[in-house]
Amino acid sequence: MFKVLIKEGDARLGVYSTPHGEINTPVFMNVGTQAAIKGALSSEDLERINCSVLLCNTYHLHLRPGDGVVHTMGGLHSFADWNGPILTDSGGFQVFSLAKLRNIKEEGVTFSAHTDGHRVFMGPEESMKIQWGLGSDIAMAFDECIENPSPYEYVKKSCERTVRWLERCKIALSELQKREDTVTPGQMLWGINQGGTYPDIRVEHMRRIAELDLPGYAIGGLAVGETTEEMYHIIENVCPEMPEDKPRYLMGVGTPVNILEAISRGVDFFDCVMPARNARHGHLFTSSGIININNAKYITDQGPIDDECCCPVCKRYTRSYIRHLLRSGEMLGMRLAVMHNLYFYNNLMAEIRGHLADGTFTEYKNRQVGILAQRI
RNA sequence: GGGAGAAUUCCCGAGCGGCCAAAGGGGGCAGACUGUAAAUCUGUUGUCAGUGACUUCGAUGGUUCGAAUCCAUCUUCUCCCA
Repeated sequence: MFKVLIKEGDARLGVYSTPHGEINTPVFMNVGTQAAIKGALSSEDLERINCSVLLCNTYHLHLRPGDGVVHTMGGLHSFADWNGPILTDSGGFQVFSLAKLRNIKEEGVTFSAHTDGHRVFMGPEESMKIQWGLGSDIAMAFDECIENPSPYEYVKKSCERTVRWLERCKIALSELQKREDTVTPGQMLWGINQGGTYPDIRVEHMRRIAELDLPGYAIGGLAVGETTEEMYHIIENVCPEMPEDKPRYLMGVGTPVNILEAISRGVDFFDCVMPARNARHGHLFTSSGIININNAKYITDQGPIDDECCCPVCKRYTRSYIRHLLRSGEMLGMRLAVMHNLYFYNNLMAEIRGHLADGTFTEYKNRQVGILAQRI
């Protein structure tokens, strides 16, 4: 159930109900691929950094520990002791990122597992079975994330297949939900729009999958090789075709500025590995721009990462200390850096919601895009 | 006291007559990262000048067209025997 509360231009303030609570949108989902956020963050930490939705991955959890194990343990919420909403990605992106190890057919995809090289077959039914076993609140459709740029004809064919896969996903999940050992009753399936950088394919594909009347829709296949302008252009073309009363999720995006721009074009949900991965590499987001804490200029910097940040890290530790930890390979360095960056993202979303509520989002966005991308 | 060996660019460590400003690693300096095969990857690391030039391989002297590489002496260090 999704409710748009306020609109400012195309930007939306909303609330989405899931079996594990409501999600205030726009929202950033924190990526914990293997049912854990890299950087040694615990469930308690997630609460401290105001994480509202956790994202886990079908493919990775299927390989380890196995979705059967997670199902036996009562599903992801119980397994990882996280009682908020969880979205599972379908494994479609892994089809793309493990490109060298794959073979795509109508039935599904054969992978060579990155862990030990054994053959894995995954199609719509397999992906649904796994996500059902994991018991996420939102299951993503099994799709093919196409590299940009890709030839027009290939994209077109792939999108036609993605529609057929989506129909199969819908049937498979509704069958699974009838089982008595269902861990998360009310688990929802979201469809994913594809179409590369071709607006006509994108629009046509979006119209086709909208007919399936799913509880949510995502735009996939962006930030995978095209320019930022192309990405915005596609979002502008697709959003008007997405059901007004359903949540819209831009998969895998992005920088704070990307997120602001996408929200102003009508997107509600986001996820991205960037805040966590970049944090591990010393690239930190602040209210006045981006810093690389590894730089020599922070050796004896006594200030917090961000003067205006209220996160548990900024309240307590200096740039000097965090830089030292990171350079020394101390796990604590990564942990603190990741906590800060994710808090920054979650807090950015809260601020955005606040401005949407006040009707000052556009003004806020125009001011922030100039600041957040700069390096300081 | 006698004998053996070693000294290389920030560190460790290759090189043993020209293709050596000198492998490789570490460290340093910087960059990348967008549904996480990512605690990863890339560039750079003698000086000056955009080709090239100049100063380097413990010190000094020598052999040679040419030396980090060969010889002599010295200095320091390590090891073995007393």
